[in-house]
Amino acid sequence: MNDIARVAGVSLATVDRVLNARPGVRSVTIEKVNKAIAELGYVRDTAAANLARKRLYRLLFIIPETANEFIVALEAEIATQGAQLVHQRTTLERLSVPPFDSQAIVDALDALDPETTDGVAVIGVETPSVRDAVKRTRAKGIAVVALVSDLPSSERDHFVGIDNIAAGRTAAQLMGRFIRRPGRILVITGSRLARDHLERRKGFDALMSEEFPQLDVVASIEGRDDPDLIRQMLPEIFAAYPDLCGIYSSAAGNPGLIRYLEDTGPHDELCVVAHELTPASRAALQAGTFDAIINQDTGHIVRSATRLLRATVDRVPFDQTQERIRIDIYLKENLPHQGGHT
Amino acid sequence: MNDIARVAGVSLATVDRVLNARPGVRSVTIEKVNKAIAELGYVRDTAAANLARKRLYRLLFIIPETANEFIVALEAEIATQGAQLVHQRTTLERLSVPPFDSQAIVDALDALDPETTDGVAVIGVETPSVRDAVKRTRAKGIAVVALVSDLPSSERDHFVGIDNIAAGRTAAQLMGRFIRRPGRILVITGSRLARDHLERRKGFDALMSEEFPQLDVVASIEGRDDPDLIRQMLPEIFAAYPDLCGIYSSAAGNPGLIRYLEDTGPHDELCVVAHELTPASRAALQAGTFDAIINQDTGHIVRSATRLLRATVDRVPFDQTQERIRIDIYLKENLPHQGGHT
DNA sequence: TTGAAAGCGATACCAG
DNA sequence: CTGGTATCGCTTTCAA
Repeated sequence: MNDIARVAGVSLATVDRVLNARPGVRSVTIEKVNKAIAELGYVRDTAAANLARKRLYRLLFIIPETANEFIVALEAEIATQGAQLVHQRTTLERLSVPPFDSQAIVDALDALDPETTDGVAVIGVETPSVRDAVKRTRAKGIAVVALVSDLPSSERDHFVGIDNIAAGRTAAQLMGRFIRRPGRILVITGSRLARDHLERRKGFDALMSEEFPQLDVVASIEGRDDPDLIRQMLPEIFAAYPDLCGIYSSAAGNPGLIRYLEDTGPHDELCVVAHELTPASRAALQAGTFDAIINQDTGHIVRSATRLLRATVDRVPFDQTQERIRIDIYLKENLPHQGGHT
Repeated sequence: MNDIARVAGVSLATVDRVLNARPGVRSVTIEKVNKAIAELGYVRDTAAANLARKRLYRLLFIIPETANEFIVALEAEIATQGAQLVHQRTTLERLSVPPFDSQAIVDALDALDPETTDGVAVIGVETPSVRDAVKRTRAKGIAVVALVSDLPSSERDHFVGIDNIAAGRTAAQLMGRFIRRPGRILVITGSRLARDHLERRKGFDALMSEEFPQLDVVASIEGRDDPDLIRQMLPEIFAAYPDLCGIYSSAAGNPGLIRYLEDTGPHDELCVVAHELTPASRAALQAGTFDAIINQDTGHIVRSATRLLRATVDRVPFDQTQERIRIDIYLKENLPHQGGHT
């Protein structure tokens, strides 16, 4: 910047003004400075800028208050990454709201003050009121990303999560190829309100009927992500469909399914594909109770949300390929080792 | 730091000495400073430190000079990430050496000057001479990570890549479950010198014989990562084993395999699992020529190598879970969309 | 509309 | 052994 000032024959302050597009500079001056910048191949030092500006990124994660393992893992990530991120001038806060309650989300969003929070990541249900609250939040100057379940109609800045239709199709393809006889398949979903659950179901059904007509998807059960509820519902289902050859657990509540299967098993002829790698589902995969797990990496989700929120606040570009959350497929062979730090 | 100096009743310079464990401070003074640090809950600002120090991270990637798609993708990542990383005071250089040539790697390593390079990532063959060169490089004060193929005996600082035994097992499990009849399986490997190729083969064979005794792995062919060579060898193999029901392409050179299969296909009864997601293998997966792809993400590899090299240079801890390269499984349903920037 | 100068949090060199 | 001070690259008053 010093060089630019010298070459352009102006002061540092003026260089700063044109660099940051601040008002009050004659266009001739702007030209001079820009020419110097081009000549010198200048690259701005963000770290120094942030230092001088004492910039902080105060980010908030709004998360449904449930005990399900995926949410617990996500919260753990927020906590551990938050601890690391102090070195990068960013703080991660977490706010729990009642699950599947759009009014709670709306209230949380509306209570946000742009003076104290720069960006928010929200796991939301897609209702008109949530949509409008997201719009209001962005209008206040707070960056918003949708987490896990998209809110496209709300014009959120970004979506951080997987393509759930593709995830459903992936589960179906895997199950279709693993199962070696005709038969019936059960789908366990979570809530009708959650867009991610609906999309998985949709993708699963579509691929099954396209490619595996010999497999018949029977009516799904709505487990509300509740292990106990799921555990209770299953005996009836198995009684009604004794020839069940596959189960697609598309939402949370896996421990209930696992308990049932292990209580009544082994079920050698049953192919089970579930979502989300957690301690319980990992153990089930290793034990052979589950055949495959479809996962979205919680560490990646939190890091990605953080990077996108900061990029949005700073109005700088980001690396799309890095931010794309993968649809991970885990068999017991490619399970990552469980791991710690340093 | 100012606060610490004040509270401890010493100067900034002394605080700096204690913080950086520099010599020449009385232990009583050190104690005073440490007490102040503890009291104040001080967290060091790396950005400011780097600014003052004008620290640059000059990193070098030593890559075999081949046209195979995986290496090409890796080089592209190095180039694009290198361009981004100027903002983080780090430069990425690339040096190509003849493939499978340990002397070339040794020479490249020995030519390194700690004055001009801080860290190096190397894709190497594991020979005694390479091992010793890596040790010398580290002794010179240059951080070393092994890329893609591990060099454990060299005491490299880190390995960035997948567990190749597990990758081979994963391929075997997938293939074993996809194939619905007894038959023979062909494995295409790369070079006997490359540890990663050997390990994949080993894992694949082990799981096949453990879990799928009805599938018979016939002698593998060594394709040397060369598409044309592979294309030439295949007719003979198919003539010798007309009942082939699976092919595991465990190294590079997929385009040769794809050409053969598409020239002679369709092969509906043939299950093909290959390594590395590249434009060619992606197309083959989408066309149904390949059934699954095992991948290690090149973007992740380069980012991880960069982070680990910097962490090593700075002697700071890193996040193990973030640096673990996953064994990705791709079916055509969970293929990531091809993507660009911003 | 422009410039001068004081920091941001840390390092490094030179004295004492 | 310890302190003073210039400096890194950029932002931000305050004046002119």
